[in-house]
Amino acid sequence: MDTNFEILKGDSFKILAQLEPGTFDFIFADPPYLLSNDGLSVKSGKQVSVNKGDWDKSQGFDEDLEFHLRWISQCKVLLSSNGTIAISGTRHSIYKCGIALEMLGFRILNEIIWFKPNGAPNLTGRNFAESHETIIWASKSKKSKHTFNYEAMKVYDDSGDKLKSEGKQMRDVWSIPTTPMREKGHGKHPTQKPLELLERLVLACTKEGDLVLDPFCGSGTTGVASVMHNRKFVGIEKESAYTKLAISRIKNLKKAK
Amino acid sequence: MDTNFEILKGDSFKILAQLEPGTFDFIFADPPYLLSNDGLSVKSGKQVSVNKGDWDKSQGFDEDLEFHLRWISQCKVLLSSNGTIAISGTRHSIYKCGIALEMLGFRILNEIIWFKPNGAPNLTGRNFAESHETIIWASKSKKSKHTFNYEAMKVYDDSGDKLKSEGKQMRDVWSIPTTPMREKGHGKHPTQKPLELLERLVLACTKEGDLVLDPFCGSGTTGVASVMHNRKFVGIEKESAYTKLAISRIKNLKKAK
DNA sequence: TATAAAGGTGAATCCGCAC
DNA sequence: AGTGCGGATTCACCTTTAT
Repeated sequence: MDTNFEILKGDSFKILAQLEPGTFDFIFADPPYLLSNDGLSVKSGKQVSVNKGDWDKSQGFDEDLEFHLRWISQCKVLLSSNGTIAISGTRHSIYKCGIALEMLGFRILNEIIWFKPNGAPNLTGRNFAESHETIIWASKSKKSKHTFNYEAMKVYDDSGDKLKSEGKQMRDVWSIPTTPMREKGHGKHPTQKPLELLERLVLACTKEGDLVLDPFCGSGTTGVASVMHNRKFVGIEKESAYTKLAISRIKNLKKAK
Repeated sequence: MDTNFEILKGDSFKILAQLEPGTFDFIFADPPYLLSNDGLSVKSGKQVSVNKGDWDKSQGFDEDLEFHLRWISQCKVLLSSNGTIAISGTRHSIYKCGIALEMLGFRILNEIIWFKPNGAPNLTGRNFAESHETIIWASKSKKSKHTFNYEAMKVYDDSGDKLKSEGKQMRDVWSIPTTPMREKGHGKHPTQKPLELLERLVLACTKEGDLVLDPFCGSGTTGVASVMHNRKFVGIEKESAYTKLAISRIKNLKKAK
């Protein structure tokens, strides 16, 4: 890498297959939720079938699981021996990702809950207001010695919502507001994560100089957090509107320094 | 039922098979986590195999999924057409339960996070302190009209931890302290849930007079919450120490009234 | 009698050390 | 190299002592 970041435009599966195995220290991924079978076609090179016998067929279940097994297995190849991966999602996708991690031999280190104290209200009144997302953090294998910056995490204080007090251990439930709309300029990604969330993950799970990958990088928040804290970054994104946005966000950051 | 509750001692699979189909309005279950393959043998009557091809085999994965598919499918038969089920667990079990619900055609209504503000500390300093459990709430089918007591839920106030303010919508992240040791007498269940948690679930998901089932009822907290709020209850538990405890907890409650 | 401060206990996992 | 033991770790809660 010439610079300390690279945004690659194109299909995640194809680009993941071209990257250098064993070189990434940390991967953050917010994969598509694959809701409502929206025309996304997945043709896996690997054979993974789930024989559900006479159980009801849930439309698209096999294809979704196959999709997650495929990109996660590619990520496993790219991770260094002590590397870790963090996958974010909601109930629509996260169980399949969790299962895929188990099937692929990862060791789950934590299930982190991102609680959104300013989450959108529920308009139907038929259930509870959805106010969180889940992040599964896992190491490549049971034997690996993963990075965890324990002391760095103690400085965080979620006192705004009293989830913990400063100076104590960091818990696995984080209260972080969603990025307000007014800060989201034209073209920002619909599922953009707050910068603070990614900063926390990067600071917890990586060392300075480490190489970070985001295979579905969107508007590049993972890259911003990584470069901001002197980690190197590779992002993959197929929409050119987002690759441009990601590049400019990270470049502006570098200029500001 | 002569009284408004019944505790059945024995094997959950066998007893579930004997109960009257379509009669339960709400099921709460905290199934075993099946950790470390501790000799629990599961022989499913249904054929469910997961062909993992050349993926790594995670010891016990198939058996665990089969176990959850089996008891959940039995529960589906027992649910009334508009009934719902709530399944609690940690990352060790909850992904398989979520997958099983999807495979069996349930409609997931919410993923509720029980945040434990007083959760046990992490002693290793190698990851974040685990401070939550997950509860998946699902209806029997996409078409069913489930019960949700929207207004009743607005009275709750998590202000002790500022997760919400009284009078607003109830979110899907609940801050409820674990039951302190001093309130757990001899013989109490190791994974006993706080009464407040079960009360909230029962009040949200059932009407007065409804019939509630807990297939792994332990020390009977689900029964206490149900009877306390004029719901009928059936619990299943194989350990006689816990069946006795559950009966006495619910009887004492009735005496007090 | 209440409230406050101080001290002791327990939980699960990883590490190093001895063999 | 594999096994096995003991120590270290953190926080909430319980008990004891002090004001």
